[in-house]
Amino acid sequence: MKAMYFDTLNELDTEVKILAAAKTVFIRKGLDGATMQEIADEAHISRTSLHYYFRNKDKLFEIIFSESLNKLTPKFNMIIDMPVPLFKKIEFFVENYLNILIENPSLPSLIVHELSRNPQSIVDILKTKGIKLDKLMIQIEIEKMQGALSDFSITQFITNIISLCVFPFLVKPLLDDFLFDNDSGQFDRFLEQRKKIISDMIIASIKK
Amino acid sequence: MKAMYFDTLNELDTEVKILAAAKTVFIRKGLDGATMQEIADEAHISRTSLHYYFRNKDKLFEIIFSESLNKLTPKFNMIIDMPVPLFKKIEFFVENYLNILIENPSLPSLIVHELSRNPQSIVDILKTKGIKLDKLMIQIEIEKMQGALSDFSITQFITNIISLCVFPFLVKPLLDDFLFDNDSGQFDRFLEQRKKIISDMIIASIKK
DNA sequence: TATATTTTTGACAACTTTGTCAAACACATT
DNA sequence: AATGTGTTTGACAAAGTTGTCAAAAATATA
Repeated sequence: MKAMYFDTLNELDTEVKILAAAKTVFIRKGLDGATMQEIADEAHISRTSLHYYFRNKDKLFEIIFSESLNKLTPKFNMIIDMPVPLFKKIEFFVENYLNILIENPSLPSLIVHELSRNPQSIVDILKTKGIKLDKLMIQIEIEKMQGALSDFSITQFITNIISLCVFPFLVKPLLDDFLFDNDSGQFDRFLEQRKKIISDMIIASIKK
Repeated sequence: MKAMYFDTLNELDTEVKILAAAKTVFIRKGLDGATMQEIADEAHISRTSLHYYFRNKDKLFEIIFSESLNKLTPKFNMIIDMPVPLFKKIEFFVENYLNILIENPSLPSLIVHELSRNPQSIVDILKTKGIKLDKLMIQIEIEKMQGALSDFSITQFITNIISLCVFPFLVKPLLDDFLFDNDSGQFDRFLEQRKKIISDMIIASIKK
């Protein structure tokens, strides 16, 4: 059994401390750029201790990555499952998706980076999480037949909505510098504005 | 002076061969993941030769990266400088930008990856290339006053157009698997369709 | 206090990667 | 053929990274 510590406010559980440190470093350097030493330093423990908790770098990365994805997919499915018309669902989705991303702003970079390093691993992980795209497609087909929607391409539609939500997080440093004069508050306000802008654009693009 | 070779069709100039190989490897593995050995293998030369042509890995990367960006910025400025109304300019931009990306489909991944590894380097490089965003903003202000445009946010507008063009390239493996049934031709057709879809969406979002 | 269990660490060996050197090689000119 | 220039290579040393081990330290239990 684990030894019991009298945790002070700074002395978090070591595993948690490691996971936080590793996430920071992996986002900063990518899987290849990060070293176990740097992660250990970031967590203020010895590298040997790090190995004691997580056998090796790949394992550690996989855990962090999978854990991060778990924040996304359940919410996706929850929204898809809601019994509301598509337009309403779009508003919900954009609002919620952006909120998740605001809380995990470096998640997109992590995913995109790993995607170019090892596409199949991401595809596999996502498949086990099982996003119910089919269900969404069926709803769209039904509403199309009912006459509220134009005959748009579902593929383009999905790509559009994700693009508009995610992309700003991928290029935040560029936006900060070229559009926001390096004023950190501006990005947040920009995202708040963006919720309505994205919904409006998407809905306009599929309305009959 | 360089020795003259009787180039056969396969025997390209070594420097060119190296740059192509390095680009391939850097895109596959990122700067950190790539090794000089792997690049040398990809170019079918010895690692020592590789060092002879390009002193070290960082230098090599910088050259490739800068060269890649050079494909983008001149065209951006050319389009900004065209004496046509904004709507027309948008169509031109989307068409041209997507064409450049189609020819350099892994450029976005390279940029985004480097952006999270070392944001300032990208910002600096882009600043030396000098994209004339100001000029575009002025045109928009003028057309707004003339009454053809709604009072939209220029920042959101720029983000939208870039997001919609670039994002699909960043997640191509996901699209291929989840939307295109791993049929490689579908992505290309998808992008052709997309040219008009993006223009239409953007224009609709700023029209009065 | 004595004992058992968990956690942490320093030291080590194996391996990879990098960058340099001097020597070998290929080709062109004389 | 001899010389010179540019190119390629094998061998090397230096540095960094990884993962393991046995021993020490910290903590819990008897």
